[in-house]
Amino acid sequence: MHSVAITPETLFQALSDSTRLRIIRLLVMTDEEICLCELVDALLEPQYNLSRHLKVLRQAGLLTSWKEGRWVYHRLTKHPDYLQQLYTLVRSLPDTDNVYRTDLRNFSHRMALRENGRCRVGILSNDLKTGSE
Amino acid sequence: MHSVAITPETLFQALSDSTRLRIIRLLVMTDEEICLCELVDALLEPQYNLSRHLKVLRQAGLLTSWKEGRWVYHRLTKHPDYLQQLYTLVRSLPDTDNVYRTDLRNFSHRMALRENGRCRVGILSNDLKTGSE
DNA sequence: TGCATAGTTGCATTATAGCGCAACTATGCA
DNA sequence: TGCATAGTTGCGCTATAATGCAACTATGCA
Repeated sequence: MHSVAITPETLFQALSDSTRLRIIRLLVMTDEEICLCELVDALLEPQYNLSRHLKVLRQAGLLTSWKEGRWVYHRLTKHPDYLQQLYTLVRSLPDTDNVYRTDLRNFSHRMALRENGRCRVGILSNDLKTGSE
Repeated sequence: MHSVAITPETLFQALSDSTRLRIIRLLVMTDEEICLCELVDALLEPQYNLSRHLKVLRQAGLLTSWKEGRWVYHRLTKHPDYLQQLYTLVRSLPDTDNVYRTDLRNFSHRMALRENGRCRVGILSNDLKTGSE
C-alpha cells in the first residue's frame, strides 16, 4: 500500500517554478487544505494556470487532492518521511520581495468567508476565472 | 559582503536534474572538496557535461569553486543558513536504484589516489575526456 | 619552449515546460 | 431540467534546458 516511486529530481522539478513554490509555501505556512478558487484569490493567478500547477505538484507526490461537491481541496502529503525535511526547508526560505506574505494575507481574507470551515463562495477575482476573455 | 540574491526557484531548478543531484549528494555525503577529473571518474559522465552542470550549481549558489594549478576544486557553500536544511534533505533522500552508492564507491577509489589530500592524476576514464571522439 | 592535459564554452539540435485560449466535464441550485 | 460555476485539459506558440561536438584557454612538466 504505497504509491509509485517518485524520483527526487521530479520533486525538485516541481518546486522549480515560482508559482508552484508559492502554493507549497502557503500550504506549509497555514497547514490548511485549500481549494482552487481560494488559491486563485490568494495568488491572483488564472484559474486554469493554478489548476495545472496543482496537477504537477500532485504528480510529484507533494499534494493530496479530493473533491467535495463542486470544490476540490488540496493539502500537503505527509509521506515519505523526507518530505517533512522539505517542508522545513520551504518554511525557512526567505521572502525577499514579500510575495509569500502577500499571498498569505490574501488567503486569510478568503478564509474568513468559509462556513463551518468549508469553502462556500467561488472565485472573487472575476478576471481570473477560466472563461474570462 | 554578501553575494547576489538567488531565488529559491533557481535553487530547486538546479537540483531538478539527476546528474546535478548526484553531484550534490556526493558532496553532501563526503563533505569533501572535489575536482572535475575526480568527479568524472566517480559519476562516469563526460567531462564537458559535468563541467557545465557544475557551472549551473555554482550559479545557483550551491557550490564554491577555486583553481589549484591545473585542477579546479568544488565544494558546497555554507550560506545562507537554509542551505543546511537543504543538505539534510538531500542526505535523507532514498537511493532507490543504488546510483548514489555506486558514485560513492567509485569516488572512494579515486580518492585513494590523492597525494597529501590533493588530486595528482587526471581522468582515468579515457572515453569521457572532452576530445575523445 | 613545446606538448600533454585539466577545464571551459560556442554552436546546433532536440526535448521539454509554461501559458493563453477555448472547449470540455461535473455539480448544486433555482 | 436548465443554468451558473468550480474545475480540467487539448492545442498551439514560445522560451528554456540538456547534450554532443569541437574549438578554445591555461597550466605544469619534459
